[in-house]
Amino acid sequence: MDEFRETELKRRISESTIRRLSLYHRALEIVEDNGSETVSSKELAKIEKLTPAQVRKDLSFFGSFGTRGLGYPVTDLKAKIARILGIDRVWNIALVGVGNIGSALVSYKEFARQGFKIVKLFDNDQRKIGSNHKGIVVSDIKNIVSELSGSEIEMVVICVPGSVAQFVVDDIVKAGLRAILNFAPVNLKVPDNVFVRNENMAMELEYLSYALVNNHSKNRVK
Amino acid sequence: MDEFRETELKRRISESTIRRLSLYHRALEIVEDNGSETVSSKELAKIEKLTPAQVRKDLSFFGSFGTRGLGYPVTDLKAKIARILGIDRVWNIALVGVGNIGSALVSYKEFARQGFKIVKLFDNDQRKIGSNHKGIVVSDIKNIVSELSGSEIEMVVICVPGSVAQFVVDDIVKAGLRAILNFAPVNLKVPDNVFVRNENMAMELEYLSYALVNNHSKNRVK
DNA sequence: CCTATTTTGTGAAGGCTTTCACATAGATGA
DNA sequence: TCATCTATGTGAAAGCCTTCACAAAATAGG
Repeated sequence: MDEFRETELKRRISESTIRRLSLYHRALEIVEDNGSETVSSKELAKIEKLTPAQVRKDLSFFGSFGTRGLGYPVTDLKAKIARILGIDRVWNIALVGVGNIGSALVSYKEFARQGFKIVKLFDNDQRKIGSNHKGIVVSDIKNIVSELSGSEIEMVVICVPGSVAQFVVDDIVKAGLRAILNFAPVNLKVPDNVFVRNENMAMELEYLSYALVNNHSKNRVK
Repeated sequence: MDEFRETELKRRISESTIRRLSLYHRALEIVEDNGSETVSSKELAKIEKLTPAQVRKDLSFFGSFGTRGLGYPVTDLKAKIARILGIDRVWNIALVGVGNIGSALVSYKEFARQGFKIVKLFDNDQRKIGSNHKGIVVSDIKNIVSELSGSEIEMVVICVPGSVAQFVVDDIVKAGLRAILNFAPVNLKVPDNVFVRNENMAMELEYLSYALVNNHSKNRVK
């Protein structure tokens, strides 16, 4: 059986823990490039500015991966975290809205490097439909439900204006997809079994604005 | 005096509360467009999928803005939140790294709409230096310290590869700037009085990957 | 083989955030 | 003016997450 999969029986793992797993994975790539075979929770913590206890506690939710007195085996732990996160495979992704941000993401190497493959593009603009971006021909958004239904695509990135984002999402849900990365600045309504992550870049600048104006002295890198 | 500014004397306001203020501000724009003069915590909560108690508690950290039995005055509350966040003014911003993501952000309307104005561009690529993006001529990154020192620019957006991001940040700190929005997938080391926010788009896809693979049934929109 | 050292894994404590629940105060209508 | 209704503001409770602190396990060196 699969010892790392959460089941309904186990305690739900917090969102923060999962986000930190991504950080550990990234830190392990650095350590691996340095040629180390093992790494301690202290070293991992230092790279991502966290605490060693936090690292050990997070990992302990999924099993015992380390050796006392020695640390964690770098390559092995990296593979195990990849497995937990589900990034030990390729995910096929559709992107809707080939504007500024959308077309930048088509060429974004960090996605490709992690196995996130944008394989289909949609837009509603007749001038864009049929055009080619990095080898992908832009499809008419009218056909999105039929083109996504039963396809090999499991995630969608939304880069359309806020005013139409909900309509696009409704179609994605209709097509049976369950994972959405949303760049539109609106709160999307979806059924409980569909996952949405919001990327709100203006919000991050607003936080910086608040920090400067209120003159905080303690730096907080999320 | 300024009743909304946090001081060292008052309890530190949590990061989550500040991020939700951004959401309330956005929700108030919607309500304002609908023509309502007042809005209840219940309505605001519904728009952003939060709880009414959360909305009231967050606002209460900064004062009493509502009227019992009636709700909050829309335009007034929006202005007060803008004041708290420091977005009742224009922020001049420099952007470093005019690649895919960088040049997309130069044209990103959501920034401009919120008063975040990108006024200077830097790159290290000779082919890009001197070129024009939306009326801004790209400067040589070699001159970043002198060009930012004492300028009207107070925030920097970093869109360079992870391998050089730390060098860029060191220069920004040297120039005396204290607010950085970082798109590079590395943890940046900065002094305690400098604020960094990380925008890690691959991490959000990794979270979706985890959610799909582990078959969670409860949707969580951050 | 034994001692000193290192570092994990983890209950328990502490701290922070959210939710609850209700007194309070203003609005509304007769 | 009075009764009823609505929705805020907020202590207290509950819940969640992080940090502490230490036993346990393995290494390293003699």
